[in-house]
Amino acid sequence: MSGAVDEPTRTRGFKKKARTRGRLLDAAVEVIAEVGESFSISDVVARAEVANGTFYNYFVDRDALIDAVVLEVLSSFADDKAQEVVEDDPVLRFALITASALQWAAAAPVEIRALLHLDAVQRATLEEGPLGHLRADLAAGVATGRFEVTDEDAALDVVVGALVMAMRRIVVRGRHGDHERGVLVHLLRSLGVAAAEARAMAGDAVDAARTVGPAGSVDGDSGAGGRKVGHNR
Amino acid sequence: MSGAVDEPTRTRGFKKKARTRGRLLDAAVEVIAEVGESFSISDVVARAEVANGTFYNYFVDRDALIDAVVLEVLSSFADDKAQEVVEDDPVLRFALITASALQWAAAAPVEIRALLHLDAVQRATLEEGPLGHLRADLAAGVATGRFEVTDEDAALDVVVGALVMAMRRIVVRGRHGDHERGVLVHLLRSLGVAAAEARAMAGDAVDAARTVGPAGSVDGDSGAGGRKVGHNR
DNA sequence: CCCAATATTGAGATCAATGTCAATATTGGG
DNA sequence: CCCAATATTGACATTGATCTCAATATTGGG
Repeated sequence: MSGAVDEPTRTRGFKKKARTRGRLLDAAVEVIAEVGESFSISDVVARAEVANGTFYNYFVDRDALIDAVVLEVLSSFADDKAQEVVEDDPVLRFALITASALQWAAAAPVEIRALLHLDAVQRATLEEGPLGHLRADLAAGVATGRFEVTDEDAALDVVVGALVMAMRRIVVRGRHGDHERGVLVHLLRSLGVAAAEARAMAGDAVDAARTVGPAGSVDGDSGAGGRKVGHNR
Repeated sequence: MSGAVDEPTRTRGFKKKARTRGRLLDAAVEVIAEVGESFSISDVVARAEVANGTFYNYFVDRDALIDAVVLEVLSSFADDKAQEVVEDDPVLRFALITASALQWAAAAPVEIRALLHLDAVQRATLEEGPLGHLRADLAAGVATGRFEVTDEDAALDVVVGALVMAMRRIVVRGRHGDHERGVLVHLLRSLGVAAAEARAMAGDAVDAARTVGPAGSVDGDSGAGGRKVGHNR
């Protein structure tokens, strides 16, 4: 009733609170990336250097933490990347987003490793989540006749599956030169783009995605609301 | 010293022993398919209707069980399918094996669901295991000029990733009519096969794989040594 | 600086799962 | 049918993880 605007603060120790939550999330991402879904809360609090009980100030239980990790990592991509691709041609959009996703894997391997370990991702959020735009771009490309697709689900399986597998490879072996370009070429061709055009477009998209910068370094942050994955105001 | 031939028997209760091991493996597959990697041994022995201690007559620990499950399920495919595809044209071989893999998912959804939950699969056995033949066929297809591939790893990522994702879809939503054919068309085109040829070959391969029979029913067993996934002498 | 609001701490209660083992039941060769 | 070899049982010791809570430390507005 009384409070004027909706300030980001409200409680007393909100600053420390945010920091601690961030430390827990970061620690969780690292631990999950290392030991997989069978991680223990003890591991996380140890890595975050907080006491056992502190955990429960932030997450009601283990599952809540997992959900938060998934949300945090996925939105770090969705916010930073997919939104800021402003390109009219849906085919080019498709290529750009795909290339961005692959470079995201190279830039944030720990986060990706964590995601790949999490069943929750596979279950829910792959098609609808950050790569959800892909479905729209795919449909748009089909509408303009640039893509040749009969079964949209099948095409999406190929695209998303290939992306996930490629990201896995990028993350476990380090990234191999122009692996991204190779994957992209195959994907474009699977959608009916001619060989020469696919090669050219893949090269362009990978270069363009690289200049946009895959949230590479620690504190880029420009203007908007592009939250880093880490946290940390 | 004395024993003549190497009979399959050796110990007294070998028959019951095999049965019990089979029950445990089957139960494990089902439980893992349902609850994922965080399953408990208690769940498994309960489902298998054996006592707690019996488990440790067959597997030294939880990890040994997981390894056994992966081995059992993967070899049930490798033995039954990939081996018996006797086709000279590598491109057709590729199409046949791919189609078989997709129909395997429709025929053995519980086993596949279990595999998809298991990190061990992702880690080790996808490229080298049952789909390992794919790499050879892919290379052969490139050698004959039928496939057009610059980066073999990239091509494999697309193929294997698409297969995994398609199998997941087949298993979670039921199988959708000719989803297999759609995926296969896209895969062939991603490898440089022309649209018309890809469509024709995909249709043929799916039909052929269907007649070979995806180990569909419970006790088909013809001749060879095609072991069912289940177990059970 | 003071102190109330808030966050952190870590000891421990509770719970569940793993793995062991001596006792018991079953198997099948003679 | 008998009995030694073998498999099964289930109670239990052990371990380790989750979550609680009363006590303590920290924060920042006035």
